[in-house]
Amino acid sequence: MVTRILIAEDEKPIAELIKLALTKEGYFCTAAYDGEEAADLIERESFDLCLLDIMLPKIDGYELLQYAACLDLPVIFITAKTGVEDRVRGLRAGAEDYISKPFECSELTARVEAVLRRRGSVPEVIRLGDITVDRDARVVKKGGREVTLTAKEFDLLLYMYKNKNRALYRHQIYAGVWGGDMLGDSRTVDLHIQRLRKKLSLEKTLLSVHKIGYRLEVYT
Amino acid sequence: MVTRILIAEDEKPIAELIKLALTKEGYFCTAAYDGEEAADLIERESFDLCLLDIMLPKIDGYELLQYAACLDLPVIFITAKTGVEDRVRGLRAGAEDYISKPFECSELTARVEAVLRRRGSVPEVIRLGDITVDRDARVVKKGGREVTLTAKEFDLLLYMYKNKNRALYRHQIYAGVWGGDMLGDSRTVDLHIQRLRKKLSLEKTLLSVHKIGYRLEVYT
DNA sequence: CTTTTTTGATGCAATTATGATGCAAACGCG
DNA sequence: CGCGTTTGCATCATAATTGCATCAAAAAAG
Repeated sequence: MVTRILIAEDEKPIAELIKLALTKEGYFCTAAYDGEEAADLIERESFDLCLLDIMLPKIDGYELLQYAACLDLPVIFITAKTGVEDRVRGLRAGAEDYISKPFECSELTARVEAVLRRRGSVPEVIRLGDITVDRDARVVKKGGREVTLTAKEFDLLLYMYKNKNRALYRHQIYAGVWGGDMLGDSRTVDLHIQRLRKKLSLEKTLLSVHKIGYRLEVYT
Repeated sequence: MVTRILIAEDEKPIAELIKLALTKEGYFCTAAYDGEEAADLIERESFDLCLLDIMLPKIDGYELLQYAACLDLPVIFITAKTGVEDRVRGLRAGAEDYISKPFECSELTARVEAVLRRRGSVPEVIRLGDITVDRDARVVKKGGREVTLTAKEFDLLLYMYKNKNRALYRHQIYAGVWGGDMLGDSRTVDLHIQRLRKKLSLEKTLLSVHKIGYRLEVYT
């Protein structure tokens, strides 16, 4: 599966810039230059996320947002407006997030990832240095050669990836991977982390955060 | 530091459900099963957000809301009532948002995040001169190079930042970071402050206030 | 100016957290 | 059922943290 993103932005250079940045991250992007075009695309294709400029010709962002909401399509607003009012209005209306121009590409991708993470959708094939993780096939390769992970190890890796660059508490990891509450001071999470580290040589990437838990560090 | 959420809900199963969902998202939750308990907790602990059932035993949601408002604690109302009247009354009274039972966990977490974001109590990265603090990753950098802080040091820094430009009493800091009361004239806070100062060269920023405690001075 | 109180600095020891490893129970599969 | 695999527990080894004790320096009080 691929993650498809619709970019509705009337200023072509900005749209191009966004498209470039997100394509680089492995997303499939389509640009629409006015509201009508955007609505049309939303209807015809199935996107995973939508970046909407609030002020669009023909149909404005708020209207499109309502439309997107019906399809359970998450929306991030892009706008020049920085006022708190607009921000609140956007979020109240149901936008998942909000980013104002001008913005850093890193901020944009971070927000996109955050929204997709919240939504539970991550790219199908994940790359992590010389490691490749195919979610569907549940196959992990390191340097081209397959490494067999157990079910729990795989789930754990995926969970850590979904929450990369975040220090996660043990109980959080446990809840996310095993489900339910972790009782007492079980070392289960630690153990599985260790096994993952060993199998994939992640000593420098899957870091322990003392007294907290672990963090998968991915440089972007 | 952690984001703490108080859940005031008399129906235990619902409270548990909410707690589970939010814990999974990385929040630290405390549940109160009646209004009195909730008021007590609000007073003693410092929460970042409060989920209040409108109909609670002993003290009702509206009253608690007023109390929370004094402490600048944002509130999301939870209720079975779906009438427009209640909704309006809740928002009038100053609730940040409103969610009616039954609800999807995803909706709940989305609203929680939206409120925290709106509040600005969740800037992902804090800047302090040449120091960067990434809350999520629990990583602190000074001049681009990472400085490893211990859990307590990190929490302390965040607490001081949250209360920047305010002289804080030792017992206050202790309560905020360690939780619970500081007994006697422990030098624990002093020690940790010193270590923070040293690690981040905060001699001119993290000032001691004689006979009181400490203050983080941030020029903006 | 001296005394007292408060804060800063430092070494150290107790506690606690994490890593490593062996092993046994539970599980899955033919 | 029987086998290999997976999973999590118990244990020991190592590392990090935290708070205390002590002494030095600074600030306030008398």
